[in-house]
Amino acid sequence: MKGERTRAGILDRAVDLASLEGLEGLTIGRLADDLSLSKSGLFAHFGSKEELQLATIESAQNRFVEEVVRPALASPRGYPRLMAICRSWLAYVQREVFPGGCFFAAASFEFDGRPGAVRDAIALAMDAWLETLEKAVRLARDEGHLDPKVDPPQLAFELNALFFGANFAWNLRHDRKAFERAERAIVSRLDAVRVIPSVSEGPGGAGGARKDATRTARPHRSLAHARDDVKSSPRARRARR
Amino acid sequence: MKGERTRAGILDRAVDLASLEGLEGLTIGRLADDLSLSKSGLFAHFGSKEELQLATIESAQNRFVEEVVRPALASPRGYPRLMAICRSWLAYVQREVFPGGCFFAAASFEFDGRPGAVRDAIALAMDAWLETLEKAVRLARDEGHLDPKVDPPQLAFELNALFFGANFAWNLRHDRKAFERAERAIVSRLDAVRVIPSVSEGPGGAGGARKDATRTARPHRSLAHARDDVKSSPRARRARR
DNA sequence: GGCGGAAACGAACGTTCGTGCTATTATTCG
DNA sequence: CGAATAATAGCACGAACGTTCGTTTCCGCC
Repeated sequence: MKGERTRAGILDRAVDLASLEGLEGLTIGRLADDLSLSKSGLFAHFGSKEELQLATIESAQNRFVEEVVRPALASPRGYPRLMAICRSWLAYVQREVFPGGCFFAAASFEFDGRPGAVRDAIALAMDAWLETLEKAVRLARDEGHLDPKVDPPQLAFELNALFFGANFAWNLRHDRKAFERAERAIVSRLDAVRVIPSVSEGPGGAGGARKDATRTARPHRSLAHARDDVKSSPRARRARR
Repeated sequence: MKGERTRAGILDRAVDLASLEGLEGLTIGRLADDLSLSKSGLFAHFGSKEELQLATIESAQNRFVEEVVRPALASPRGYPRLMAICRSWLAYVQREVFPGGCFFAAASFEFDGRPGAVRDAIALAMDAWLETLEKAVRLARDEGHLDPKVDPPQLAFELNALFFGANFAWNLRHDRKAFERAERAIVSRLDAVRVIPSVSEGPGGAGGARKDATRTARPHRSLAHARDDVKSSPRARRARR
């Protein structure tokens, strides 16, 4: 159907707009003008503003998964993938996948004070994201790359907090050091619980965590290079008005 | 003058409302109804919505300083004061000094995408707050309580990020572990750079950082007790509708 | 106790909000 | 190609938005 394509186009723009003006600031008239549609024609696709907001959240989530989570899943599970997710997140804000910074950070702080379906949807999306983070941590731990005593929800909480901090420093304060600050914090936090497998071990014992594993710091690739790794997607280019 | 008192009352309520609905969601009609004032009567105090928003930010900042910063300044400078500030911040969200969570976190994420005087005012307020944090870190370092290699802006960035993370987890996700998670992260981050003065040193050398100072972890009071320390202010009690 | 100015009010302005209808195009398909 | 269906436009609605203006009420002071 053609309607599907139109709807997708509407949501694409809605996501961008909402990341700038907020989900409540997103207005049907403004959105319609922006796309050279009539208010009523656009409206017919959703039936209510709340439905539009919910669809916008879903669309944003798809974009987020596509741009942040999926690419990182290419990395081998364990520490590399966890690191890849962190890199991916910082790069995602940096190349402005959403023109107004992280859509979900903004939405979270916008709707944390009011009840309703929209807020629930945002909370659900954030739960999914934190679950992804947690899983990456758990995997890294169970793979023996992190200290077995590591607490996945706790670490996910801290990483997510640092993401928010970077998003804040970058978008509000235009702090050019935002990303390297976040990078430093992440790397040193992870290094503190990292386990480097001892060389004296045979290749057979690659299963769970080992108590006798030596833990050391070692040089790592700088996150600064992540910028070059991730090609600017067509979406990201278009989004930079 | 009577006008002054009215204006203060308006702003008091405006701050509460804005922390829930956002600074843009804050509406003159709603605010007037809430206070049993006429729209025009209320409006006359400010002359424009933007002026109202700016005044609201200023009022929120006063409340913040009074409830978070000032009490912490009672602690002796250095590590204790730095810790007191962190405690104070977490307690401030916990006892709902603003009913919708941290006013400035919400405002930061709401306005980080649009230009204008309001955004500038928020950025200025956040700069002041981060400066306060930085200063506390610097003081602790120069007092010899923290590793001299500690980077104040970096540490302030990380602490602030953890505050945001706690605010998020508490307000959006109703995560009861939000504060203990933030506490754990803060304490362990600070412990990692903490310096415990060696007992073998005379009382005269209390100046700068010492290279030979022993750095250890030691038991510390749990942040959980902070709740009992800070008496619930009249404001905080009233704010809980 | 009355006077003057500050403070609050009530009504209305023009816009824009979200949301219904009805009509008119486009698109799909037999 | 024409009929059926989907998609969009046009128009109108009541409510709420920020703002203006003229009037009325209240407070403080000589």
